[in-house]
Amino acid sequence: MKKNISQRDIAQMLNVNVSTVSRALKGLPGVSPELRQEIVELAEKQGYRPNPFAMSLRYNTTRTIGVIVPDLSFSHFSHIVKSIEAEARKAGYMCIITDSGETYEGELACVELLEKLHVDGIVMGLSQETEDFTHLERLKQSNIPVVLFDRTVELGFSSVGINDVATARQMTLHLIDGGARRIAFLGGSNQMKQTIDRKHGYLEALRERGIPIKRELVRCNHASFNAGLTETFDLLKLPEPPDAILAAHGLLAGSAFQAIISLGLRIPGDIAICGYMSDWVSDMFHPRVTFVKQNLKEIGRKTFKLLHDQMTGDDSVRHLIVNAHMEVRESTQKGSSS
Amino acid sequence: MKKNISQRDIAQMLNVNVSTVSRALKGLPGVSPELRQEIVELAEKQGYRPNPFAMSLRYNTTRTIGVIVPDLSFSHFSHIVKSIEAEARKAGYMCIITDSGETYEGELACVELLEKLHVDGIVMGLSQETEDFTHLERLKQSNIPVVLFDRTVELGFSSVGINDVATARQMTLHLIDGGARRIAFLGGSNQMKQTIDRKHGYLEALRERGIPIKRELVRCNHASFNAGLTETFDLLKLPEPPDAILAAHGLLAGSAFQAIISLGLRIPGDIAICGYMSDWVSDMFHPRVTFVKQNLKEIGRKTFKLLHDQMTGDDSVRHLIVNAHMEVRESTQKGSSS
DNA sequence: TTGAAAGCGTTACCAG
DNA sequence: CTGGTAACGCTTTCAA
Repeated sequence: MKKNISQRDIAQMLNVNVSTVSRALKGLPGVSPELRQEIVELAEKQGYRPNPFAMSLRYNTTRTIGVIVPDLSFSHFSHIVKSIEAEARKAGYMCIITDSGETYEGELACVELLEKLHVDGIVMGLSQETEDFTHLERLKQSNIPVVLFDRTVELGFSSVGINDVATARQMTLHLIDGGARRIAFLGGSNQMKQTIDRKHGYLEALRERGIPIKRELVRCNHASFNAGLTETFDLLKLPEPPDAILAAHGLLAGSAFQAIISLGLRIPGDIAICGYMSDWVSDMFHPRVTFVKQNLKEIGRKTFKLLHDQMTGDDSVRHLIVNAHMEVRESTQKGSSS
Repeated sequence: MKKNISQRDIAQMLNVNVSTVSRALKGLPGVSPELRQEIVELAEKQGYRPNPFAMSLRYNTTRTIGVIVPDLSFSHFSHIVKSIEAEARKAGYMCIITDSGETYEGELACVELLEKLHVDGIVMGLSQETEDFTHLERLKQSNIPVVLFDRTVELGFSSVGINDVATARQMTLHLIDGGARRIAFLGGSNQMKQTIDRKHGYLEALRERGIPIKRELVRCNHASFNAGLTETFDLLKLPEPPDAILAAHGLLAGSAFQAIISLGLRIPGDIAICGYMSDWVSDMFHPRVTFVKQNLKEIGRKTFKLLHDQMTGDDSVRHLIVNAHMEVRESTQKGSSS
C-alpha cells in the first residue's frame, strides 16, 4: 500500500521546513519565488494531495453535509437528492446521504450517525412515522444547521415545500368541474403535515362547491403501495363507491390506478383519478394521469441554499414554497380514451 | 457555537491524564473500576462524542466508501445505491454518493473528489460515455479498492452484473415464439459492455432460429428517453417496420412504449415490446410490459461484499453474476388486452 | 525569507 | 494503575 505523500515528506526531500512548504503550497507570502517554484513542482510530481482530515481537525469543520431521506429508491426523493448533491458540490461541500426507511428509528439512527460525523449541516425530509421531534430539538440545541424539505414540520426550522393546500384544492375543483361528486381522498399518515395540508385543500374545495364531505371517502393511512391497493379496493367495494380519487402521494396514485384497472373499471369513464406524482410516471400510465408538477430540482436548490445561508451565519428561519401546479391529462377528462 | 467536548476536557475536569480517559472510554485494561466509572459517567453527561477526524488522521483510514452512479434519479440506480448504503452502514462504513450525470467528465470529477477525500474504497457503475479508462487505471495504481457494478468493463476490477447475454436471448426467443419475425433491438451506446452483451444475446437467438438479421432494426445509440423516442419513431416509419421491440434499457423501454402508443398502434396487437425495466414500472404500463427481473438489492449487497473483502486484504479479482430472468406480461402475448 | 513549535483529538508506547 | 509523550498532517504564530 503506497503511503500518501505529505508536506513533511516534501520538506524533507528539499531540506526545508514543513511550514515553508505549507506557505508555498497555499500561495502565502513569505517564501522566495525560486523555492516556492521548486516546492510546488515537487509536490505536483509526487502527487501530493492535502489530507482533508488534518484540515477538519484543524478547523473543526468538515465541509460535509448530511442528507436524510425517507426512501432513496423512491424517484421523487432521488431527484431531490440528486439536485441537493449537485448544489452542494458546486459550493464545495460533500454529501453524506442516508435513508431512514420511512421509520422513526431509522431517522434517529441517521441523525445520530450524522452528529457523530460532525457534519456542518443537515437537510432532511421527515419519515412518515415521525411524530416525536426530540431528535430535531437536540440538533437545534447543538447549534447544527438544519433545513427540512418536502416533509416538513413547523418547529422553528427553515423549510422548503410546495403549495400543498392550493394544489390539492385545484385538483379537487378540477374533479368537481369534470362532474365528480363522490371524490375520495387517499393520503399518507395523519401526522404528516403534507397529508394534512393536502387534505385541507381537498376539504376546502368541497366546501366551496357545497359538496357534502363523506368520512368514508377520506382515507389517510400509510403512504405505501400496498396500503394504496388495500384502501382503493375498500373504496371501490363501498355501497356507493367514489367517482373520483385524489391521491396525495405518488405511490398511492400508482397503486390506486392499478387497483382500479385490475377490477376492469375504466379511467376516467367509471372513475377519474389524479394525484401527486412525477411527470414521467404520469406519462407511463394509459390513460395518462392528471398530476401536480413539482420542480424537484428547484426544491433541492432552495434547500441547499437555505442550509448554506445558515452555515455561513444567517440565523433567520425561512419557509420557502416552490410553486407547483396541476397538469391535466386524460385520467380526469371524460371525453377521452380508454 | 458550542464547542464539542473532548477527552482532554474530561481529563482536566477530573484532574487525570488524557491517556487514562482514552483507556477508560475504550474499555481497555489499566484503569481502576471506580475511576473508569467516573470518567464514563462524566463523558456521558457532557455528551462526549469521539472526533472521527482525529481517528482518521491517526489510523489513515476513513471508514468511508465512495459510490459513483451514472444517474441517481434513475430508479434502477437509486435502488442499488440504497442497498449499498444499507450494507455499508451495517459494516460501519459511510457512503459518499456521487452522480456522474452519465458523462465522462462527470465521472472523472467524481473519481478525483473521492480520491481527495481519501475514501477507503470505491464502487461505481460506469457512465454511458466512458470509453477511456485511465482514471480507473490510476485508482488501481494507487491501490484503492474498486468494484464495478451494473455498468462494468473487463479491466481487472472485480464486478457485479447480471446474465445479460442469457436474458436478452431468452426475451428474443420468447418474441420469436410469439410469432415475431422482424424484431428490433434498441440499445444504449456501443461502448457499454452491457449493450454489447445484450445485443449479443439478441443476435444469438435470431441465429438459433434462423431469422435473418436486419441492420436497420438494430439501434444502438444513447440510452435516454429522447433517443428512445426518436429511434422508435424512426423504426416505425420503415417500409417494413418491426413487429416487436426489445429494449435494452429502462428508459428506452418506456420511451418506445410511449412512441408506439402515441401513434395509435396497439400493443401487442400491432407490435410486441419487452425490455429491461423494474417490475413496478412494468406494472404501471397498460398492457404491462414483459421484462427482465433483476434483484437490485442483491446486486448492491454483493457489490459491497466484494469491496469489503478487498478492503480487508482479499486481492482476488472476482466477477459475480446475479441471475435475472424474464417475467412474461401482456405486452408480448397476442391473446390478451389492448 | 525561513525555521521552530504549538495545537487540533485521539491512541499507543514507555515510565513511574 | 496512572502519567507523560510522540505521532497522525496541516496551519499559524513567533522568533531568528
